[in-house]
Amino acid sequence: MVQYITPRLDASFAALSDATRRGVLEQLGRGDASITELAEKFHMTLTGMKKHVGVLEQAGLVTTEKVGRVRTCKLGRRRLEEEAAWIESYRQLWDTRFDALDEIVEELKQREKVDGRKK
Amino acid sequence: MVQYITPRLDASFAALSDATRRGVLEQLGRGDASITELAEKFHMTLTGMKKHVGVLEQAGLVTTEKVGRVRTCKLGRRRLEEEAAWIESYRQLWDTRFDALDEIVEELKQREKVDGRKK
DNA sequence: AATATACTGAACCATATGGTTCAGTATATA
DNA sequence: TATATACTGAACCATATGGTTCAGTATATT
Repeated sequence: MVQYITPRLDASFAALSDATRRGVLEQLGRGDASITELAEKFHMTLTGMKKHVGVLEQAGLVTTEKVGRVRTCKLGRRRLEEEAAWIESYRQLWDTRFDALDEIVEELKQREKVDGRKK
Repeated sequence: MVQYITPRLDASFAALSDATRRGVLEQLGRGDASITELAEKFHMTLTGMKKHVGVLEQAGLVTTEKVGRVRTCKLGRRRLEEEAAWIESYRQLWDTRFDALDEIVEELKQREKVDGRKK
């Protein structure tokens, strides 16, 4: 069984729970951007955007580098592997669980049919 | 392009950002459970667990039904499809982005080699 | 040298989160 | 009928979140 690093999943799922931050990730996927550029694109103050970038950086999803007076943001090395894996394993659990339930439902339907005939 | 329902992703990613709640989902994958059972398993007050279950329910990941004095919690109908899809599309973006970068790095390496020879 | 740009940090604000306790209500059990 | 069980809701608490403004600092540009 895969071992998940809990605080990491906490941080990355929390980072992904905000639409602005998901938008920033998508944006950075199309090219690096400065804080100013991101702030404008998402109609927010510089300070506000800096905080969002900070959250993404903490989660390892973004890296930044300051050159001159401009801080450039890029996608980080993390590719959401662990997050994808967690969700995938949950989906398998879900499938198993509901396949099992479906069998029971089928059985109940069968029984109902039989009971119907008896009446 | 797939359309994501933003408040839904917000709610489900937020729900997944807590280790206790992820644990509850895994637990319910192995079988239904009452609030009391979950509270005990996760060393928490009934009230505390009820709140977590409420968050999962809001996100559509869990459903509950009260029979007599016991409220039974089950996995909800949502299978994290949208969440998986968002992450998958992000991973594709990431791959494209970094494959492109790798090419540039390769090119720079080549150029360096040539420059080296020239000296 | 003066001005404009890009960010940074502190402080503030309202609301949310993750937990608790305590005082109920409703339902089983003896 | 009395008691135990299972939950519920309100209130409280500390801390986090998502945003702002305002007052800087550092770097470019003119």
